[in-house]
Amino acid sequence: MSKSTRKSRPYILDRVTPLFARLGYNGVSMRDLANAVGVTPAALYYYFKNKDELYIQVVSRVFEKKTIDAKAIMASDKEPVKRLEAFIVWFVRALTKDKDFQKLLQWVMLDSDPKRLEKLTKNTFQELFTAIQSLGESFKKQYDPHLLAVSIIGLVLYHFESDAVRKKLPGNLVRHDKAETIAQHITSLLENGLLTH
Amino acid sequence: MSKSTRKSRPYILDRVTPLFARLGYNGVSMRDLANAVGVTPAALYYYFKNKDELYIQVVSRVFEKKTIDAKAIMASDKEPVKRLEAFIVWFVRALTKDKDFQKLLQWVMLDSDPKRLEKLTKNTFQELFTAIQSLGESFKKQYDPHLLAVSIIGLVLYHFESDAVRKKLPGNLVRHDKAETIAQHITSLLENGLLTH
DNA sequence: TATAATTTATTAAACGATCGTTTAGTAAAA
DNA sequence: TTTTACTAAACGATCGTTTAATAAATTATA
Repeated sequence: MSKSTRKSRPYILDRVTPLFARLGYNGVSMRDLANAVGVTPAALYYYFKNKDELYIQVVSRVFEKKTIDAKAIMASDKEPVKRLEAFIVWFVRALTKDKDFQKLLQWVMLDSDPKRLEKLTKNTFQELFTAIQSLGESFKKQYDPHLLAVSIIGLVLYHFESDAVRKKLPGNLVRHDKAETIAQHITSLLENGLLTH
Repeated sequence: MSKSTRKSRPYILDRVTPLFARLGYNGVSMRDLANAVGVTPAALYYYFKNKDELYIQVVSRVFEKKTIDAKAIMASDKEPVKRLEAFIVWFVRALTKDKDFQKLLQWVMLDSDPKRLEKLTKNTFQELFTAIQSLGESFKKQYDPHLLAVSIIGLVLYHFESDAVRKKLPGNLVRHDKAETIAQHITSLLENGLLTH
């Protein structure tokens, strides 16, 4: 094992991300993470203060990268319906392509450490959520913007959160994993509802 | 500590459930669980083969209790719209009243152990999901029943999954935690959509 | 330009704490 | 007297983290 192949901070984060995404904070050890990087546990402490900081940087990094595009979509001057549709397509695609992103989103919402949750929320959700909320205000007044924002996010996200469970359930088909199919379903349901004809 | 206060299996499950719900399988130790019961770790092994079995019984038990009512609603002979509305009200109320139920639902979907996931899915989701799916078929043909079932569940569930995060975000109000408010919002959105007027 | 000094990146080894689980024993109940 | 329901103690493994040493890269000096 030569020492010549120096590891950079982003390199480490790249290697470590899938493990945190699949198994969560408590599901992986510093030794597991070090193994994935090809390095000794002590080396991780040269770059990061502790496991907590490493985890927070992993999540923040993934989310920052992802939400750049989303924020651009939300800031465009198209009409609200088009912006909503573009957002849904982006969100579904992002979740389809990057399973780490999707899983980390899930883990964050279950985080039981208040301090860590505080940091993660501010670093990640804040901006995007606010944008979705104000988009929601463009539609009918009858819908509370906060509840509407949560509904829209949940409607998209749950198709991916339920992934592992859903595959063991009856009625599951290949097309249910295709980004276009999911996006089209959600858009149609959200715009028209169940009872219009 | 007298040995005279015998602990029954359900008593243990009751005491242990909130810990698993809050912290997840990897977040609690057998010692933590034993402490919550008021017993020695070894005593847990008298009742349960290992940590895995204890966890599976906790989850199965909570889900079985909860879904009895739901299955009754789904099996009634009311018209589909009324059945849907009744289901949403039930689901929102169940999640509001029983945080353990809600959290365990979340943990199950992140479970990375294939065998455990297999058991949990069959024990818990199977029946209810099928019922929702066939309810979905009563509505417009344009919606794929599988996707629709996932959408309905996600629409409800995410209002609770996002709870901890949402509370740190702008626009959050007290009424957003009230079961009636949430149920009414979801029902209206699901039935009418965003664009009808 | 060659070499010495310093800084950077890493390892091997160990720290005490805690993990899931087992064993051997025993008080209480049947 | 046998069975049931536990406890106290220990098992080896693994946990997050620290320490001391050192190879490699960089910078300073000659």
